[in-house]
This record gives sequence, structure tokens and C-alpha cells, in this order.
Amino acid sequence: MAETDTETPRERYRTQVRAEIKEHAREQIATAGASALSLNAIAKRMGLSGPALYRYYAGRDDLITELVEDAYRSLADTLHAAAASGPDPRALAHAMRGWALEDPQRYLLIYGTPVPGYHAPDHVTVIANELMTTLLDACSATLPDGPVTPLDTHLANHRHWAADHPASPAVLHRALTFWTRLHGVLSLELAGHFAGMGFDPALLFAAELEDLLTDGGDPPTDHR
Amino acid sequence: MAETDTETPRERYRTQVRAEIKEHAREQIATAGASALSLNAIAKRMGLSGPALYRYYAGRDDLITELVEDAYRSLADTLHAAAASGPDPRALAHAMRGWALEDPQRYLLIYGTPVPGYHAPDHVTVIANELMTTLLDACSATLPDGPVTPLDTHLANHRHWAADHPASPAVLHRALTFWTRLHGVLSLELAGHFAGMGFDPALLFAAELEDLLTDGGDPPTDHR
DNA sequence: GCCGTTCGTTATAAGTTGTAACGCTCGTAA
DNA sequence: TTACGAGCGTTACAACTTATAACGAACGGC
Repeated sequence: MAETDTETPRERYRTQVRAEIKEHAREQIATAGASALSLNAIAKRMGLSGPALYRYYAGRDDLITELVEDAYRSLADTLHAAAASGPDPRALAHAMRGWALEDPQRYLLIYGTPVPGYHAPDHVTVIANELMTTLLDACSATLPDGPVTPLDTHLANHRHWAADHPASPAVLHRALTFWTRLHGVLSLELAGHFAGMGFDPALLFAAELEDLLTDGGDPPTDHR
Repeated sequence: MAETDTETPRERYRTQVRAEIKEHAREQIATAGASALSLNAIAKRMGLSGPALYRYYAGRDDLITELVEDAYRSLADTLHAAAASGPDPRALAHAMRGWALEDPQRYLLIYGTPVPGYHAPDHVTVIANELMTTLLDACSATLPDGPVTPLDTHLANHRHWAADHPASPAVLHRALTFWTRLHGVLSLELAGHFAGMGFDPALLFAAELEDLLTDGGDPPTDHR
């Protein structure tokens, strides 16, 4: 940030108002979901009239896209910080769960129901790749590398998504299951599907995590 | 009136129009997502004007609720049929994936991002319980019952959701992981998060399924 | 101090959900 | 067969929404 002195007052004001708009949008999404986000409501809450917001965001989609990008950025930073604290993937997993529970709608903004026509801009995919990299790093540490499964050989030939990462196919496989299993528990918990069941989702999450970390030593017999 | 074994013409017409409305709604949701569902658009497509639909559905929420209920019913029937074909949970899993891929938005209508304020009516929870029962049945078949994990003991004390099902805590645990792991792969696939990665989601799904079925014999050493 | 960019405003268009009031139609019952 | 009434579809309206256009005012760089 060496060149912040070149910021004109106009630019400073603009970025501040944009931040304030996003703040209200976040609050609104957290309480009523992304589908209920209303530019008009935000404007009224900020003391100005509807069309004024279009000076700052091209439209509803533009605002939501930036919120998605911020969410990705926040998750990437959180996981990166957790991974930096040590080589144990447990820290990463618990950081992920904590981040998700902190604001469920923010997690669902990334991993929830997508709009069929929508395509994420490049910024987002870049951060998603960064996320994948920290996950691969964490999964590279602890692994005895058991026998090769059919999926492993397939991933060896389709590692486009981890092109520049020096990870074995088994690590790719491990990272994917790490992702999908934790997301499986987490998304169902956040969506409220465990609500009436009575058990503690944290224990299910912990059990899945332990299974992920201990299961590597003795892979399943590949009969088929 | 007392013995209306045959419905009146009015009732027949009514149910037919309701079905036609739902048909258009399904199509619309499948292509543009549930958030883009418009009663007005449906009405125009059916050749009648907006408010006419309110004779058949109290509102947008009412229509969506019935679509959710239908989706649950369809999934429950599909899984029940698959489970009836044999004791192998593989059939159930592949039936689930096939059902989801057949209409992704329908799957996401059930398991996708929920609206914070919304509470599902009793019909839905009843079908959800039915779903859980067939899953528990399928998981009861093949299981060597390894050592008891912390989650197992917790589930033994919190089996409210499977009160009338004679399943061991290990089976409850197995059913939950069956659900969460398959949903983890499936939901990420349907949401398009595997899109740019290049590998085949079907293989990841199959690998998770095989791991679920073979991992039971040698449970992880519970160190901690 | 001027002048132009930027901002916020009101007005407007085209949508949406949902209610109200008015006829028409059709089935039922006498 | 006729008459009645429930149900259906209509238009009109209210209260929203997103989004654009045009106007005026304020603010900052020069």
C-alpha cells in the first residue's frame, strides 16, 4: 500500500460508500438469505433513494458477485492462516467449520444452490484455486500412500485443476474426499437438515474428520 | 356428497389445472432455478392472466412447498424401489445419484440453500423420516459392527430421529455417513464446483461409495 | 474562482406478488 | 327444464422490486 497517498477524496468517499453498501447487504443476506437482498431496502437504510446505489454497483448481480468474491477471499485467508499454524489438517477443518457457522448464509453463498445461467468471473476461480492449493498442501503432509485405486489413476490423468502442485494422485484423491466429506456434513447442518434429529453435528463432523485422517493407513480392499 | 367415490367435474378440472401449473413450474425451475419462479410467467404461458393462479395456489410459497413435497415423494419412492431390488446399498446410492442428475434443481430444491425463515410443513418431515427409514434398512444389512466410537455412544443417547427403527448405534452412524458423504460429492457436482477440474465426478462418487461399504470391516484406531 | 466530474435526486418503464370487485359459466339440485 | 349458487377468470389496483433517464447541486482539481 505504498501508493495510497495518491487517493483522491472522491475515491476515498466512493470506496467507503461501497463498503457501507456491502455491510448492509451482508447483514441483510445473513438474516433473510441472498434471494431476499433488496437494493431499495439498503438505500433506504442508508438514508438515500433507490437509484443512488447504481452509482456504486451496476446492479444486484454486481453486488452479489462482489459479496461472493469477498466470501471466497475470507475463507481462503481463514484456511491459509489455519494451515500456517501447523501441518495438522484438523486445524484447517475446524477453521472451515468455524468460518461456516459464523455466517451460514455466507458459506451457502459460495457452496449453496447456484443460479443456472450464472458464470463466476475469473477473480473467483483464482481464489478457488488458491483454496485448493492450501488444501492440497495440508493433505500432502500426512499420508502413507496406500495402493492405487481406480480413481487415483483417473486423477493422475486429469490433474488439470492441480497442474502446478507437486502432489501424488493419492494426495489429490485425499484432498477431494477431505473437501466433499466435510462439505457434506457442513452443508446439511447449515441447511437445517439435522435440526430435528437431536444429535450434535459437531460430533459427526469430528468423526468424519478423524476417519479421514486415520483411514489413510489401511485403504479398502479394491475388489471389483 | 356423502359418497363421492367419483370426483365431481369441478374437482377433476381443478386437480388437472393444478397439475398443469406444477408442470410449468417444474420446467421453469429446472431451467432458471427456484428463485426465478414467476407465477405471472406461468399464467401467461397457460393463456390466462396473473391473478387467476391464486384460485389454485395461495401464493408463490404455497406452490414451491408443494413442489418440494413432490420432490421428496419422488426421491423417497425412487430410493424405496431401489432398496427393494436387493440388500446392496450400492443400488440405493446409484438411484440417488441418477435421480439427482435427472433434474439437479429438483435435488437442490430439497437439499440446497434454505430460506432462513421458512419451516417445512409436517408432510415433508414425514417423508424425510420415511427416507431415513429406507436408508437405515439398507445400512442394517451389511455391517460387521466394529468397536464403538465416541459418536456411536452419542447416537445411542440421541436416536430420537430413528426411534422406532431397530438399528444399532453403529448402523445409525453408518447411515449418517452414507448420507453426508454421498450428498457431499453430489451437491458439489450439481453446483458445478467440479466443472473446470476435468475429472469425472462419477468416479469420485463411486470411490466414496466403495469406501463406505468396505471401510466398515476395519474401523479406524480411535487414538485421542 | 471557474469548470467539469461525480453524486443524488425525481420521473419513468417494466417487472413482480397479491387483493378486491365484478361477471360469466357451469354443475347441481329442485 | 329451469333456476340458483359455487367456482372461475377477468380487470383494476396497491405495494413492491430492478433499472434507466434526465436534471440539478455539490465538490474538487486546476
